[in-house]
Amino acid sequence: MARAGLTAERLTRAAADLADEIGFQNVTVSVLARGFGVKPAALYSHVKDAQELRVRVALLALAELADRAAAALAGRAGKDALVAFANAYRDYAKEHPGRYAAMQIELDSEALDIGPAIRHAEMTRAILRGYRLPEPDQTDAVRMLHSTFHGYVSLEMAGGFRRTPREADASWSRTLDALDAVLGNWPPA
Amino acid sequence: MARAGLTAERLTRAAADLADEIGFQNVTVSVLARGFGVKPAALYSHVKDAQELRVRVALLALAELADRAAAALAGRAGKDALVAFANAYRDYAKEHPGRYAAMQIELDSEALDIGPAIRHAEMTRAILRGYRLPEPDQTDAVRMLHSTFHGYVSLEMAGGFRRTPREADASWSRTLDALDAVLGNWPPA
DNA sequence: CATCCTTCTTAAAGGTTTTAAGTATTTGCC
DNA sequence: GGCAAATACTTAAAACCTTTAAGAAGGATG
Repeated sequence: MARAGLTAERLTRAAADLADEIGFQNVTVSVLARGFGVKPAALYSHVKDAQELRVRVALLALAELADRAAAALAGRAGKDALVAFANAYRDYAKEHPGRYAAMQIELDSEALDIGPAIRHAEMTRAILRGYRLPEPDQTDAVRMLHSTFHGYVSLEMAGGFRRTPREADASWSRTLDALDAVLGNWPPA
Repeated sequence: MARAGLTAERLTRAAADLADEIGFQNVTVSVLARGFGVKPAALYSHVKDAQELRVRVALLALAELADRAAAALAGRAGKDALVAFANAYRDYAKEHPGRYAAMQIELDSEALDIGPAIRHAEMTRAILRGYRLPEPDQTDAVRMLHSTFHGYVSLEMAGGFRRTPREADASWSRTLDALDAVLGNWPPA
């Protein structure tokens, strides 16, 4: 019997793709193994346990999203940058719902400190450069932006906006207008 | 042998309490049954399956949160109302992380149309009354507010703000200032 | 008291994760 | 090329989980 050629990386990518198809919650060691035509136990030669697999998918997604956001941000400033970043964020989540869900798992401090999360924060700060906010307002604004993006996307994906006739796209666009407005006119403490 | 006196309601409350203690994901039919000193199969006389239990916990949490928010809102208007509502929301999530997590599950349209979710939207609109926004701006603003609250709370609970020294409370307060500012000065389309 | 409905238990099927031990394939070295 | 060592995968098994079906025991009701 030929070997399957498993690898932590290949497993991670397959798990991410599977998550986008069938939902992150439904990605189990068993179905992943089935997809490769191997027995579940085979995965344990490449990955410590199911949790490690989940964390790997989360980190993959964070890195991919960071790449997209960085590309979107290139050469833009001010509101242009804000909108480009926000759309990159939302579009990624819609294209990759499973990967996006993976990003929401509790990452322990070790995993968080590495790479992707930091890049994310740096880029959000880059957006704000055009608005010239001093610290600590900048930190507060970064948190507000991230919250709004994440909150909007996850409520939209959960179907929270489907009960009102207004298009989700329209409200998104206006929300970005509002964010731009308030960043340009940040209230004094 | 005396009976345990199970009920869908008692099971739901116990599941919610358990969720706050050990995490929503870890609430299983088995551990819930163990808590009542009965066999797992006994629960199926009161509840269709594990998913129904989860939905019940979600609806319980939505109703509780709506009660709190309504109480916080009573007699307030403008920024007072905004801050009171927002704090009720965030405090509830911090006190009841398991219940809050339950609220995030995908509720099918039937479950969503009933009660709690609608109350929630109505209350957010009540906050906005003081800001006198016309439609469709009002809908956009409702969505933005809800997104910001939910996004902030879930990022905070996931530990997303722990890497920056600034207190989460401080950024929260400033975020509410910013929301108040932008609601009072909503950008034209 | 006898009957009937409901609650709970027992039993069992089928799914999951994970570890341990064995087999087989590939790698690398002489 | 051939042999030994490392690694990939399978088999086997333990320990959970959910869920259904059938039976026993509890409590209410006539």
